[in-house]
Amino acid sequence: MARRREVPARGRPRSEEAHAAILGAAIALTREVGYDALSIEGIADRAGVGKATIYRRWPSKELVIAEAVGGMVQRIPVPDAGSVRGDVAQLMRVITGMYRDPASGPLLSGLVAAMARSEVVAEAVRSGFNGVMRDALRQVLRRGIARGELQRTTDIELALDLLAGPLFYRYLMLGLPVTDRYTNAVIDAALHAFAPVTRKRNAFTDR
Amino acid sequence: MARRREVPARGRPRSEEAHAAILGAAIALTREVGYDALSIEGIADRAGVGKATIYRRWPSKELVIAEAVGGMVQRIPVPDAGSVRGDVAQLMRVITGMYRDPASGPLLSGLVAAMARSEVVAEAVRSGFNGVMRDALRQVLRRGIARGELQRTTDIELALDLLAGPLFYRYLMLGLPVTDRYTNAVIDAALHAFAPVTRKRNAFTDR
Amino acid sequence: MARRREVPARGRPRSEEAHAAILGAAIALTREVGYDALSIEGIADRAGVGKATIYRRWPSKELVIAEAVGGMVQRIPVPDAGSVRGDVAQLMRVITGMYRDPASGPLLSGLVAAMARSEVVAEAVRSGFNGVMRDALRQVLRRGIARGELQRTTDIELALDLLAGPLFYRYLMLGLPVTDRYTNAVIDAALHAFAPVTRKRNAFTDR
Amino acid sequence: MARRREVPARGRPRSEEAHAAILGAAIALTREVGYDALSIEGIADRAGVGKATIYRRWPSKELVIAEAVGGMVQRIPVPDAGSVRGDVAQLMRVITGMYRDPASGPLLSGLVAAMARSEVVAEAVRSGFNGVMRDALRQVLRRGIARGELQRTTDIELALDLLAGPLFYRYLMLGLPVTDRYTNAVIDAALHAFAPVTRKRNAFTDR
DNA sequence: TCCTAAGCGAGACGGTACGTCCAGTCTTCGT
DNA sequence: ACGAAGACTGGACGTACCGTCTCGCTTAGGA
Repeated sequence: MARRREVPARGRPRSEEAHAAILGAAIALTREVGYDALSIEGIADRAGVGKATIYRRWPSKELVIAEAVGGMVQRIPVPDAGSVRGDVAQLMRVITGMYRDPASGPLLSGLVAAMARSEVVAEAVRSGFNGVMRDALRQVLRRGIARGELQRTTDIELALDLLAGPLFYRYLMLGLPVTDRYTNAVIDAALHAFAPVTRKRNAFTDR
Repeated sequence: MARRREVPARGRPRSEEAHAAILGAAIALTREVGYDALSIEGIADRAGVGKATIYRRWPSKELVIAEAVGGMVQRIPVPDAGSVRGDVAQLMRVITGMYRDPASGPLLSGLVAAMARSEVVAEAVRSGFNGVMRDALRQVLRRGIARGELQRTTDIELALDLLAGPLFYRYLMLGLPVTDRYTNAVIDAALHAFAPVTRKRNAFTDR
Repeated sequence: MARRREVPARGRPRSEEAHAAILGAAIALTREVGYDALSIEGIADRAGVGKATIYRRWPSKELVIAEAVGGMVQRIPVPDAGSVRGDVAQLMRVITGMYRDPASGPLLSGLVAAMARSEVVAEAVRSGFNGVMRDALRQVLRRGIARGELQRTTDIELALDLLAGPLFYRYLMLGLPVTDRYTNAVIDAALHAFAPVTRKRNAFTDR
Repeated sequence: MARRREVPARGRPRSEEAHAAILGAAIALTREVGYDALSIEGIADRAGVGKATIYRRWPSKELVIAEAVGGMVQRIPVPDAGSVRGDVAQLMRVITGMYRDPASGPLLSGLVAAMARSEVVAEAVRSGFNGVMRDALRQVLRRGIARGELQRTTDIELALDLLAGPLFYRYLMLGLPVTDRYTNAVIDAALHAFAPVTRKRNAFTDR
């Protein structure tokens, strides 16, 4: 709070307007021409801003987008309706929505490429939407374990990967739509994998 | 069916040497400078080839890489050692190796971005390594169902996604290494999800 | 004359058709796109001929054009109507016509550039249209001297330059049309310069 | 009239250094490799300048050269030593020098070709060296007429062509050196053509 | 009637330069 | 001191031709 104005603040302060205009232009252009045809030059022109003004704030195009997209992540209220299945499904619907939204889905492939290039971008994305969702799902799974709906030995991180991985893979590699029906099938399979042993103890010994 | 030579083939034929040199240079440069610093100009120089010779064969940098990487895909002998678990594990070790190989793993993020841009690239990649592995795994799973090791109602495509998705997601999104231990955990969870349940006690006699 | 057929001439003879097609295409393309946008590739395409067929015959684009244009030079009958003025005027009208003809005038600037680059081209052009006209004018001037219409000391080569130079300069440097009226004025001035001294002996002593 | 700074001039101003370096490199390279082997790429490299910096200033290679050469044109002091012959000779020596100078003569053929292609280049060249010389000669001739050294009816433009044309033609078409001796012969002939004739015996009193 | 040699259209080859675009930096003036 | 404007060097883009080099195919004369 005391950060600003500790120093008497000389010169013209940074324009909030410019900041917002840049993020807006970045989002708009990404939608229009795609992540790869996006250029700092283009964003600057569209935002009515000098290129240097962008470079002053972000070291790379990827971080501009990372912030622009990050601004879209709302706080996710962690559901607690009594059953893992229901709570997980509620959170997964948010993820499904992200894949379906033309404003966020198509950004994903570019972000993945940017993450591979830059650890800074990678961290931004990992702790952004991805981290928020994982945190929420983690809590829900933990409650499930506590309630006995999942095995006590459940590897939670693995479970998160089994929930999130197939959607991510289907979208980016297979190029197929991520529907609610598909997401539900993934949830069923993933939770089944960690369901308490007793219920199907003899699955193998039966052989 | 006589695919080649339907047309009499006029003019000087394309050089096999140049073709190979280009793919080789592409692989080498990708290892050295990374996918993003890769340029057609650089590949041409390294291969000792004119730029036009590259453009004559491939419409985009991505397709050059797609073919170069695709050339690495060997025919996968579909294992048949009597158990789903063993056969799946054998195939998954190949995938794990791909993520670990510095010649192929780091290409992935770029290819994903390229796929999003170009349907041609997308198809090339999908039917390349990815398709080959899915085909092999599909056969193995089918045999597992036939043997009663998996439920008769198993959604094979979903199972494939549960096997492949977590690795893909872990590598690209989480930026974590894909170890054999992790892969085995994924295999166990995924197969467990589709293992015959106790309620259907007599998995074989029920048939 | 014995030049050809000293060696028995083996293999397929060169095609007269191709030869003519090339020259024709060269002329046509020069008219359409201009001398500078002219390319061997373009000529070959237009003539329906392989590039090598052109290179087999001419070492450079300039020589193709030189031959194509040279083929347009007819034998000039040297006029002899009794007066230098009349005979010179008749020949100069041919030159004027060359500047006016859209098939030859616009070639000139390109040929001038080509001459500067290649002595072979230079010789071809100098001994072509230019040489033919100079030869004819030379004879006419010589007869004029013999008849006493021009000074006995007349430097004929200089006189030829005074006749040809202004037109060449006006066309290429000033970019102005070379009209008959202009040509006549040049003829008058040039011949006046070499008219017998007696008629104006006192021009300076009169002062 | 205040040509510059009508508009407040925003952004970084163009570098005078770069400008000069480009023109210098153009001249140097022309001398070294010739007009035809000259390339924008080469000039940029030599000048230590980006290609765009050249394209920002000139639309074509020819105009670069035109300006570089034009920069060599000094103001010509119009001589006034009392006689047309002397004044004309003094100016013509400058022209002769231009043809002889290895830095300007060999450029001529390329400029002529460039003029034919581009009216912009044509105007630049015409109003450059050529225009300056013609203006000076025009004044000298006018004074000669006023003094009675030339006929009152002299067509000055024609006279200029008779002076300049033969040298231009001899250099470009005949490929012969333009010597002082030759130039003097041209001057004599051209002035002789417009010298007052004996028939108008009293050139002055007749006025 | 074959054989040898050269010419043919076609088009790929290694190169060079084109003119454009953008990256990331720098320099000016105005706020 | 910041902002916009825009010039700066640098380098890759994809295209067009250069002049050369295979291809498979005529088209001739001589064996």
